[in-house]
Amino acid sequence: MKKIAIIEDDKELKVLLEKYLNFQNDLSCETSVESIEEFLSEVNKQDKPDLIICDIGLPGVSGIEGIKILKEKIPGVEVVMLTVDDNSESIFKSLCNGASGYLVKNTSLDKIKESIDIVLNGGSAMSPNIARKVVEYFTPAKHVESELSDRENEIVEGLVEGLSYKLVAHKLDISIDTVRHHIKSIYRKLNVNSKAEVIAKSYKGQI
Amino acid sequence: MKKIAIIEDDKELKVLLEKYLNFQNDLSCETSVESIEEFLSEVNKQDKPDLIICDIGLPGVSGIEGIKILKEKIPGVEVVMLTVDDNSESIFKSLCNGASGYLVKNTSLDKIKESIDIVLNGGSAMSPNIARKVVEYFTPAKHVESELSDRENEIVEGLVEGLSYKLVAHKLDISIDTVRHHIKSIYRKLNVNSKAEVIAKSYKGQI
DNA sequence: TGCAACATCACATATTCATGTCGTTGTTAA
DNA sequence: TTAACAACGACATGAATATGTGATGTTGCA
Repeated sequence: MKKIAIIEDDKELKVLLEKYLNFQNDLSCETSVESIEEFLSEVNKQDKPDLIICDIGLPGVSGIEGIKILKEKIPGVEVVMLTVDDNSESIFKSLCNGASGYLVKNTSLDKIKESIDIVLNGGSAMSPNIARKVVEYFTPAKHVESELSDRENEIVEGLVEGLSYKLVAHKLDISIDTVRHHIKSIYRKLNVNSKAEVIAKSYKGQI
Repeated sequence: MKKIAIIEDDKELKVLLEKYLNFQNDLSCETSVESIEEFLSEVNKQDKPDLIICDIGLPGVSGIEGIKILKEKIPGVEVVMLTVDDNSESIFKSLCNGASGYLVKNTSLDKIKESIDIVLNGGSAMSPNIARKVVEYFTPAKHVESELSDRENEIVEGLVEGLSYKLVAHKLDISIDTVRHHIKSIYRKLNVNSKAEVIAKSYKGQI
């Protein structure tokens, strides 16, 4: 029997979820509150939950900030966001803070149950459109369609590895002056003027 | 009616999947081949598929490399990986190359169908343990107590922003020589010897 | 066929960076 | 109360970087 806690300021949803979860024969939900603050004042009175379902748009401390606090207070607890907020910033901040799941609020009750099971078994669960945004995080470059030539991209690769002009030249077996030449073109195209900016852009997926 | 193609060298699975998909009344599968190369020679003979289910461990061109080729050949096509390979490198390379889904091979047929529907509707689908690895990508193991001092970390921040020593000095309101001094310590502690490497390390979450 | 884009190399100059050695404070832990 | 360390600063030198001008050869496309 796993213990679930709910932090959700929409009272109707909170009660519905609580009842639904307690109806499951492998889950129990004793803690059901409306804010991070309330949760923290309640949490010592009873058993620590195994998993917390948490809204983002909460009064006081937001759900995103809350993740860090919750996981610090209860090491090893899993946190699944349940929210209407599907903008990329909220998604990524939640994941960075340690959320193991991210569901949008129109998710059906049995999909929520399925997601809870998945997360309790060491997996992660996301609503399809959330997963899409996460997946697309890995392919942002395609949008701008790197305007750099193949050779220029090879040069950038070298820079990103932290190589000096000389080493890039050696690696590509060209002269250092040619490296310089390409870098001038790269800087112009990317509108930057230092190695540092190129590396930053690259790591941010902007190349 | 959406068209699905299968690239899978396990003949048994290939045939099973093909039959199962053709059994669905909203899907059809006419293209079912055993390698990227074979797919490319077949693809012009019939209608372009809307979605391709692709293995990774293929003879010849690997599935990971294949994604780029497929998407170039058929702009807008969705690619879902179906593989036994669940190591992080394969996952991230696939996503970087443009895969919209990543399923492990023990996924049930109806879960595969569900994933196809999700992807065709603009979402993304991943097996739970794959999703976990993707989610964990965003929470790199807490940097083991950054051995850098607070001030040194501020300097690093400046470098990562692409600032010159002069600008870092101005920003922190200290002399450029002091910036130099700190950077010497930083390089020693991080065991590097250029701005580029510091920035790279920072972006890789190694600071 | 000729232009545009790419890749190659050279020379020059000013700035920035990497690194060393040498100091002064102030705080902290043995 | 030393010792260790953090933060601050100065001076100096050689290497690397940023940027400009200019030239030659290839390739793809209109």
